[in-house]
Amino acid sequence: MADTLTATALTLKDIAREAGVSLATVDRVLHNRPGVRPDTVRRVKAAIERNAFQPHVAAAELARSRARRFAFVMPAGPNPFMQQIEAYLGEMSAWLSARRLGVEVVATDVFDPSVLAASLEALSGDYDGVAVVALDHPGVRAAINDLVDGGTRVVTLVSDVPSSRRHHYVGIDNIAAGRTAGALVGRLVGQRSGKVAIVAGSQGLRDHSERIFGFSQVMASEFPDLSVLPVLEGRDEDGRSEQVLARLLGRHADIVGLYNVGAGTQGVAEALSDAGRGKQVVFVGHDVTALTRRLLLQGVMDAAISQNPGHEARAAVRVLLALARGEPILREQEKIRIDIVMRDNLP
Amino acid sequence: MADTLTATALTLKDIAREAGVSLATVDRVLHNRPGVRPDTVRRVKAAIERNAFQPHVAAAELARSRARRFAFVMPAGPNPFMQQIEAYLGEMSAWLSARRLGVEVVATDVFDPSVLAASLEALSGDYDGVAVVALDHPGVRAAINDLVDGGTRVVTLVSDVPSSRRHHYVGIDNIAAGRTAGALVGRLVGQRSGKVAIVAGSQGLRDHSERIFGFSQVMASEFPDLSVLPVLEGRDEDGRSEQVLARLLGRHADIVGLYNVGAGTQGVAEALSDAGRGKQVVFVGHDVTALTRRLLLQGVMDAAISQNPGHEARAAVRVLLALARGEPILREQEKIRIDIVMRDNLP
DNA sequence: GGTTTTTTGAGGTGCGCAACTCATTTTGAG
DNA sequence: CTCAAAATGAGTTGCGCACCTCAAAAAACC
Repeated sequence: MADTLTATALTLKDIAREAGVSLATVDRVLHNRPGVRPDTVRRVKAAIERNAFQPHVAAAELARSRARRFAFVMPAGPNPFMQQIEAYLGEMSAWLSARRLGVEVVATDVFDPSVLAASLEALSGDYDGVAVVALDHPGVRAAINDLVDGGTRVVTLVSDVPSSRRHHYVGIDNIAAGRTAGALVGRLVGQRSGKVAIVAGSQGLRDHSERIFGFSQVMASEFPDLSVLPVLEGRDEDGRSEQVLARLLGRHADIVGLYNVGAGTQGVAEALSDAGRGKQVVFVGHDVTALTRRLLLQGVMDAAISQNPGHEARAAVRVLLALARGEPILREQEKIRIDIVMRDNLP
Repeated sequence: MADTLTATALTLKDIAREAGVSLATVDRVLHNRPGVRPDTVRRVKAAIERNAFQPHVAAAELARSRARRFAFVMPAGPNPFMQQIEAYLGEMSAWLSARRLGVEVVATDVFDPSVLAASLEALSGDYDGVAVVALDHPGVRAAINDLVDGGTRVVTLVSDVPSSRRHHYVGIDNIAAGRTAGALVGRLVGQRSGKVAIVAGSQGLRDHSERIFGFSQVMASEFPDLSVLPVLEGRDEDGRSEQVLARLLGRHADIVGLYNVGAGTQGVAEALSDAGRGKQVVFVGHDVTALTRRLLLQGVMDAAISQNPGHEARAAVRVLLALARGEPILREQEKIRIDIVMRDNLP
């Protein structure tokens, strides 16, 4: 009837008795302090295992005294998605201070590898953990590895550097996101055949190129009636995006689908509206912002692929905290999902 | 450049000095203990406000000594979705025991109001918090209110009792879920016109009837070319669902869409396949299970509306804990989203 | 005024652990 | 066997708070 999910509450003293050693030795083992014979280490660890002992986090946290400090290295400039992440960090402030956690946001130019690498190096030693929106570049990779070697916990945020030794990546699988966008465009276009346009910031950005890859993959394999036009580059700017798309719409009357890979959504929407084809073209883009929300409600956009910025902010903090405490990470909880947002499930 | 998000770490002693009172009085105010003049209460609270003071949760937790106990009242029987929730609670066991939290699952017949009410009453006093998959019925409402009056924190899980005084509801907006399903069916059907079938467990279940309501709303207002057939009741059982749907498919050759509101998915899928119409009919259902995952990959199902069971399990625990501690709830974090799951964004 | 009642102060104890010191025992090398 | 090095024991302190007691002061009452 009633099924209990937790172990009984032992303490370190119990473990010491079980292992036949003193508290001091258990403490040495628990914190990897030197001066314990391998055999003794084994005995202590066995006692811990045997009893499924979990140190009381509250007691551990209290005894540490020192507050933990985390740094969030984020792009400077008016990127709405990044601003949302910062806003959600701000909403956590009561939660953070009740746990004596200090979170600082460091703005930098994440698109210049050397600047980003320098910003990371500058953090060395001052923080228990660092979350970084990282550019995948050898210099950045080296900076991340240096931090890790110095004992700092590092998670990459939104954009990953898989080749580094970062402890964790908090963000979505961008290939799958592109595939999802492709499936949506294809399915929503329906029986019609025609052309599909892609507007990206730049194909040099890892996340953008991965999304395009996934998108194209699905289009080729599952929607043979739709042909994908060459990728337009709008540099995530409204003006340029509008301009290049307007030109394309003028040249092709049979465009039935549009995938906007990055930002510049305002410009894309205007080009569509100005051409009077807002309702005929299936338009799928990314992220839920004030703008995309409006476009979805108006029916100009048909779906938005979204990664929940609040979730990303909180997951990054929780992962850094778990790493610092030596706690296991709840992978399922920290995994960022690819949300499909349409008018009726707008959050 | 670097923006700090946390306040400095004051202690209760600092607050006492600021307010010109003793530690004992601050403690009395903080815990609503009697014997403090209203004016003094005001002075203490002002000092707390002024300094944005947050008690150190770790210290508070440690000093309490007593472990907190939560009960999860869940339906007995082989409901896969509920089993997933229980499984995710199990995955949290290390997290829970590191915080000295006891979570117990109480299985009961949630479909019989008097049995459910009795199960709830039986918990009175033994738990700090209760999460319950609740039937919306006067007897259940009274039982919930009794628990609340007795000082137990109560959250409703998956299925709400809005008229009760429960502290929180962890689950989705089922009307919006139905609307989302409707929009998906309508959009995925595309240009075709025809009939749309609905299979539900029972229209007596609040969540099912709300989903049907939302679904019908969208169909009527946005897809006039599609006509909705009367709701079939399959009692969430495979056999019966298959039977009633097979009959309907036989009578109507022009069914282009199908919405399965509850469980019984296996039966629904078989009826479709047996009629040889698995690929022609747009099929939208609920929840990501081993079965729906396979059906999505096979292309039999086109989309699943999902509420993340892991998220629900963790959110319920976190909300109960926050309520018990008197911490604020991170509403954004605990809100359960309506996930649209298609083949390419399967979690 | 005196008396009762209410309010406040002062202090102690312990929660479980981290982090340390210093003495003592054990071990291994020569 | 001797002596230094390594390993271990025993103990202390303090983190910030909850929870308690008892005495003293202040306010309210007759």
